[in-house]
Amino acid sequence: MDPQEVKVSTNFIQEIIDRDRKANKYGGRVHLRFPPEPNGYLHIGHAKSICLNFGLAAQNGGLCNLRFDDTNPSKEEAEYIASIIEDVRWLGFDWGGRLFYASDYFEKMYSYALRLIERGKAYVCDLSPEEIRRYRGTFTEPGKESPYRERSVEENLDLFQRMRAGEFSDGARVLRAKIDMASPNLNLRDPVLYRILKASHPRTGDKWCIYPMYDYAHPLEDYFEGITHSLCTLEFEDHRPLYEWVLNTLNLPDPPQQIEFARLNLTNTVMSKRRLRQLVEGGYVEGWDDPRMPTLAGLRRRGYTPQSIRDFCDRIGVAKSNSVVDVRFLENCIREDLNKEAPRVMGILHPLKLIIDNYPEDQVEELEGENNPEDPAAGKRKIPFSRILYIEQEDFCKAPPPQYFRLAPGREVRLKNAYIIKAEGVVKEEKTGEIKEVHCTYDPESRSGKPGAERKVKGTLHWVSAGQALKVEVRLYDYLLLDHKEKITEEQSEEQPEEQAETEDFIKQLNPRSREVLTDCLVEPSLARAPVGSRYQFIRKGYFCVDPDSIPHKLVFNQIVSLRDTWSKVLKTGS
RNA sequence: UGAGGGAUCGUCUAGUGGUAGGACACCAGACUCUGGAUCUGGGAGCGGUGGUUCGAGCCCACCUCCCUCAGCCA
Repeated sequence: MDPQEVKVSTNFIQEIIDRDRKANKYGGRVHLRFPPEPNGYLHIGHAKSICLNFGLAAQNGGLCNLRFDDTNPSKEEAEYIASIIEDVRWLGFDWGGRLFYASDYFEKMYSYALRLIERGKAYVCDLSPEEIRRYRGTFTEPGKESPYRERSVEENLDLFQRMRAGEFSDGARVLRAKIDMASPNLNLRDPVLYRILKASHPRTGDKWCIYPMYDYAHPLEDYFEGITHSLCTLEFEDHRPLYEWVLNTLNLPDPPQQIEFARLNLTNTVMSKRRLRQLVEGGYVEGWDDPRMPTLAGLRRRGYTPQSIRDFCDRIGVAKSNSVVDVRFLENCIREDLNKEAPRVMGILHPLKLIIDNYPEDQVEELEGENNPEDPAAGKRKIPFSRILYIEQEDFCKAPPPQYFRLAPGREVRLKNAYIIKAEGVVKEEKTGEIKEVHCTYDPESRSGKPGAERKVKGTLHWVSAGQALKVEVRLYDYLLLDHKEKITEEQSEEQPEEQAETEDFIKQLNPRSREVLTDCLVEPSLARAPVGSRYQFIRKGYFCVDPDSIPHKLVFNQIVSLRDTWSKVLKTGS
């Protein structure tokens, strides 16, 4: 058995499911759903919900539907539907043909609304939006009943049918639940159930001009699909009484139950649709699939694997307390995955010419390198070696600091999979004093794999052969935000409108160096036909993924994540 | 200050009256032809005050702090 399949996560929702199954509630069925609104791109926060819902279904022998909550045509667009479907599938989940749309239930929802009216539990209200707000009262004062609250069933039926027929303009009337204007829970102060919206719906076109509100539609959607456990985020906690009111008032058997959990927050990034949109529309990133974005499209392009994201969602757990997960946790997940899977190659980000003075001028040797030391089955590959190589600029230092194991004048170092070399001298740019090339000698007896080549040297460098290397572009990424949620509360002066202050603060915190494009990088020739989306470890540097911007003779790599870098820590603590 | 939630290492999360555990991060060491990986070790936590109990992170009381809600958004 695959040990990964055996892993079962425990959390408070699983406990509820356990109790329900034991009590044979819902006849022992477990049926969940992931209900996105098609009004934007999915991000890693959605991934948490997707993994939770599909994961719980799977580990309880249940089902999970994919359902588009398309009850608001003024905000939703068909193009999002395709991207959401793609993203959920990419993450690795299967809804087994149970792809549904709230809009498919409009007719049924309408007839249930009629039933509510007949039972005296809903009425048509002619108050304007502004008036409704005023009548609602405040946290501390009860609301006032609408003057239209006591209309007869007949009149309500007639008016509601005419609302549907399009006789009234947007906002002229709404259908409201008749609950309790004095309820301490504002959601129960006669909430709006239907509004008039003369907008064309992506799926139903102009068939409808009244659309159900979330609070009315959602419990019914769940009920229609036989959902047992309806998971949503914390901010809907106050809505649960209304969710239950709809189901109970309609007297529906085996009503699904709503369970709330804390949404995902990640350090060093933003997650709200509003801010994500600001990034895109403000030109701070290249688009929704910019590799810096926490969208699934962005993470995919960046090179994150679906399994690493699933693993992450699994390991962060689920609870009811608000939390902010350190983005390094996510990075750990992708490193762990790629360490096992990614083939190793050599690539130079900042080239420095290295000339081996005692190596034959026109000779090119074929050396061999392991594709993945973590996986011997990955085999080996040929790597050309010659007199002129490139190494990383930071791997040579004229006046090395303490603890520096790399190349320095008079010092020896191993070239990975090749020879031990010794630095003999440098050639400098006359004017700037910048080091143009390093000259060295090699020890012919030290070739990797050769008997007697086991001589130890402190450092090992990666390199490419000048004549065979491929010139590529590499895009390095850093966090979108420098810090997370500092100041947001502290710096708001009372004068400043809250919204504006927060926006400015968030833009102020943007990392000006979140992206660095290197156009003169060199990689070993084995990468010549690397397909878009393929991932590699550039030895000693990090994991990289071939970007779709690549063209035949110019590969473009995205840095997925760097390798853990102990040396940079040594440097930092030293200075 | 109405209602509904929440508080356990730096972070996330277990613990459901009986030795507070794991993961990430961090620190130290071993190993290494990747300063990667791996291995070993370490520091680090129950918001507060009382109470019940032989025994409390868990039960009770009071307090503190944090989050959500006044859309015809979801």
